[in-house]
Amino acid sequence: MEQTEVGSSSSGYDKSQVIDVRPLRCLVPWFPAPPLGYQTPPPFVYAPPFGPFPQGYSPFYPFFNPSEPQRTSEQNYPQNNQNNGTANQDGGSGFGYNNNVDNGASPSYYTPPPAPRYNAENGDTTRTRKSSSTRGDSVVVISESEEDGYSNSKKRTANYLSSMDIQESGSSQRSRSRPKKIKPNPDLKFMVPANGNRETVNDLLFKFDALRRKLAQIEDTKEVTAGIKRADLKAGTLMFNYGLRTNAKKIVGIVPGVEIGDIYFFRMEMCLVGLHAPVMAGIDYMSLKIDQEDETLAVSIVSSGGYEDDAEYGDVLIYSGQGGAANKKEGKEASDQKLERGNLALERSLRRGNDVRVIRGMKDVGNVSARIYVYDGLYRLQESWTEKGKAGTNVFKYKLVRVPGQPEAFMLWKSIQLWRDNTVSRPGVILPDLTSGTEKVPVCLVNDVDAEKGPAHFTYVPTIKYSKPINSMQPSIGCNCRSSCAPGDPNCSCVIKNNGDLPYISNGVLVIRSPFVHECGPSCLCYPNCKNQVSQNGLKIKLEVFKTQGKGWGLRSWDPIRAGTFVCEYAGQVVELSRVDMDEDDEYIFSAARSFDKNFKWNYLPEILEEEKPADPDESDTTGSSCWTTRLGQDTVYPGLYLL
DNA sequence: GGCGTCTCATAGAT
DNA sequence: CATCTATGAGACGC
Repeated sequence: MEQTEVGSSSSGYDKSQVIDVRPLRCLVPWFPAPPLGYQTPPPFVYAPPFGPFPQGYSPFYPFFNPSEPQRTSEQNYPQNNQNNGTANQDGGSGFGYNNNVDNGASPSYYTPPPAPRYNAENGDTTRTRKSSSTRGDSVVVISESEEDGYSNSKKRTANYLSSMDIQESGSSQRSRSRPKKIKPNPDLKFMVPANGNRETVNDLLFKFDALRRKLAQIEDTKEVTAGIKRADLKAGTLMFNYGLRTNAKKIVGIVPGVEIGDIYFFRMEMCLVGLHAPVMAGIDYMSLKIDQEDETLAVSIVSSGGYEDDAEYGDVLIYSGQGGAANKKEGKEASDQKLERGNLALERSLRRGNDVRVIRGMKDVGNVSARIYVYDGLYRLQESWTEKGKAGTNVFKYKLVRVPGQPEAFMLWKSIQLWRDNTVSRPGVILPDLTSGTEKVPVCLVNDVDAEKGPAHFTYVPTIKYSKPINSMQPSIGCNCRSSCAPGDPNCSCVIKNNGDLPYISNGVLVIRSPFVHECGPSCLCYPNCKNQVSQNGLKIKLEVFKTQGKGWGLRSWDPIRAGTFVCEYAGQVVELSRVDMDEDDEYIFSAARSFDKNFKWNYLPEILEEEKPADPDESDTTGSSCWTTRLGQDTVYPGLYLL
């Protein structure tokens, strides 16, 4: 790389470090909750360009403080009221971690951190919890049979029939010819704490998505075009089979390591971390013994938005029961829903008054056909009824009310939607598009903090500007592909430069970090819609420059940004190090030459796929590009920022 | 405890 | 943008 080394600025903060940039998965604290009564808060991702950062804040942009403080779940809740006197008025046993939580009439809310799921010292595998009620003491026993603190998978050899086995045995049944699965390697063991914590959860989600992208890339390489590719399910299955999961034991209430506001992109992710176990079903429930009786209780629901009442407020949810749907394939017509399974569990939870986790699914507005799921915290059932559905059959309806005192999550996303739709005017907008149309997506300039009208002396440049021409790059020749470049094509020079693969999966997400990403460019003969063109298509996500609270100007985004997403070009005016006036405290000068952090985690679990672990690209190249350098087909090189 | 059957709702393709 | 469909963990029953 010939970019000029600028070095650390005189502010003393070493900006040459690129830290472990992780997917933005949580909207707290990047979306600080609005003060009470403030109707149109600025619900944006908060990412100041440099530290120090306030307690509990950690930006996702690669200019940040390595020692980000770890928030704990407890910090999310006011702990001012432990209200030990009140029992549930419905006579319920007060099941859950809140032995004596009041019935919701009081706005105060307290949830202590969950008790340990096992006792490592004495091997006690059964937890007995006493809870009082108006009817006198009752004992809730949750049977826990984990022998140790780790969840190792039970090997499910039966699931690994070859396609031939299925053909031989499955003629009489409703057989689905499933593709051959990858057999787990019995010698491979991963130790994942059975009771999750923040780090475990984040690590699992990180691994899942890395694996998922790798599997999608492999799937893209296969020549067969038929069939639906579900790399998310495949990645999940693999992780399950290797015991890469946590909180496998169902629990009511808070799931250790999962925080309100956490974002999920796939249902499978919620299974892996124990937030919601069923891959498909919207209601998760558990069976247990209360007072010697078998009881079934709902523990979590996923609200997909399809049935939601339009008039709902953020803390009220009308949820439909499951079952009774028509199924053309199996010739089933719509029928009345039955009070069984999830429906029964919700009914029982209404009686018991236990907390139910709610995950709100919604369309990702900036990304058509994609969905996101936001964990919206704990709700309680308030009432239930049946009504006629569209097909004229009976459908159960459940009204859930959000437990007060929890940080905002779903409502913040709702308010972003209002801003997108322009139904709510925004305060503090200085420029609707500071790029003046240079980018395809407007980049707003806002200040909702004070009266400053914008960062002084700045001109927006969409690309990198060198003070001297650089001619170090070898002239490159474009590929001769006729339509779209195909991975594994030995005749495509662009694919060969990328080690035989396309660096992106079909939705334009980067599969794996690499010092160079070689994209097709103007000298290639392939169509402009070739999948190997992403960063040169410019900004896609919604960004804006905003005034921070006391830390100058920063950048934030409205979008839930998936790992591997191209964010923007790392653009600006290149200044030679010798010409930087060290006495001038210009905090907007950053080093263009960066190194990968040695601890940067990139692990798509090659062992699982029985691959050789790829060589670490930064081992020998400590002065490589900071960000992912994109090389276009025609001698154009520029550094791009990807969220990884 | 083991095995087979059934239930669920997507995520991606068309 | 609507419609189609392959898909897997868990519950449940024997």
